[in-house]
Amino acid sequence: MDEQPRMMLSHAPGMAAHAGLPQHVHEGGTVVDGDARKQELGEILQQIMTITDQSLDEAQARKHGLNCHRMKPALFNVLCEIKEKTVLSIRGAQEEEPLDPQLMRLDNMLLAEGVSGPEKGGSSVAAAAAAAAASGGVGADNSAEHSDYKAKLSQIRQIYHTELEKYEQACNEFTTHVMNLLREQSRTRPISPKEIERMVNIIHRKFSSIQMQLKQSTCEAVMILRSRFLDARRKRRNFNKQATEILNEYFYSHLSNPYPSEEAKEELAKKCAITVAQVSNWFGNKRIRYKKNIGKFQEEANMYAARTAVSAANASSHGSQANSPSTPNSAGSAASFNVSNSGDLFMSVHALNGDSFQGAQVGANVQSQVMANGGWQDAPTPSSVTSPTEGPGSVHSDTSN
DNA sequence: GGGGATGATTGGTA
DNA sequence: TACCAATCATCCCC
Repeated sequence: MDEQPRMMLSHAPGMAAHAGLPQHVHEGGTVVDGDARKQELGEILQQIMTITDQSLDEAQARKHGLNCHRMKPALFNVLCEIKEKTVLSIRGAQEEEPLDPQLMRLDNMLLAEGVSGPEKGGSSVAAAAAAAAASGGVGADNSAEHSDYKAKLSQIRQIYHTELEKYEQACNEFTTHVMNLLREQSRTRPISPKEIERMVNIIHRKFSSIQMQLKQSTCEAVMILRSRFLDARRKRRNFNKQATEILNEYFYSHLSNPYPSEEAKEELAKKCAITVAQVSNWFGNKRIRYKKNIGKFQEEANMYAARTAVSAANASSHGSQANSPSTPNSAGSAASFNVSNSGDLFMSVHALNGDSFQGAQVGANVQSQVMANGGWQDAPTPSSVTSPTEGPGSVHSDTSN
């Protein structure tokens, strides 16, 4: 232990070249003087080494003694030099770090959600509106939901900024405190400005990791909020009556082949103010549920068949001007699908031409038609179904009288 | 609140 | 990739 300070001194690079200490050694002239000085330096280093073992008062007194020592500036400069050459050169290379991609993602997301950056009308709110509209929801209570969403988002934004401000303040305070401490310590131990700067960077990194946690939890909160407000499944809305009528009308007027083409789906979607995917869902559900329980849908089928028939009759009685395709719509319905060449119309015409219109009779036809089609088993792919004339329904078309 | 209705989702199939 | 079948989650009427 006693040897350590001496070893440090003797091995210290640049010691001999230093302006302060070597002069003392050389000026001394004799070996005895040199030994005495070495011993003196050893004692000083020894005191420095053991200063932490002493009580605060003792240490303060010793510190004062060391500060006033005539060898102190020379020793201090040498230690600075050694430290500069060894420690900082090793660590210097590790300081530059690339931007954290995770942090960048979080920042982008917070910006996109309108949590960070300038406050805006809310693209998310617009997205919520679009999603709600797409899910077939009527606009009546959408505005209430949006304002609720907006309020909650603004709450998250407020909390985020408050916490961020707190973190920044704490970071600045802590940095200032550490810098002051290091500046004060730099009077008694070698601390270069570069080292202080490095320490500040370390503190900033630590605080930015806390900030990242804040950003992460804010993102999570926004995600939860979004899913709660925008999850179509949670916020399922029944289609409005008119939309259901339009869809049913198409379904029953194309009962032999209820597979609307992409164009028909788009048209239906437009008319019903829903998405094409919702139209597909609806037809998928309808086909399955109809097939599973035809009896249950009999009445409905009859009703729509009758409507179609009435529309067809009206169209023909108004003079089949230029043999224009009829539009078998229900009165008041917005649907205007061209089914004049649809084989499904057979049942309507059949019903009309019969002496007495019997719903059950039409229903029976509907059922037999589906059954004849093997429950749509042989239905062509939807994309190829543009005209159901070739469908099984057309087989019955000449049986109308 | 219960239960049927209904829109959406998911996994499998051709 | 569209469709089917089963299932889920919600709506809505009683």
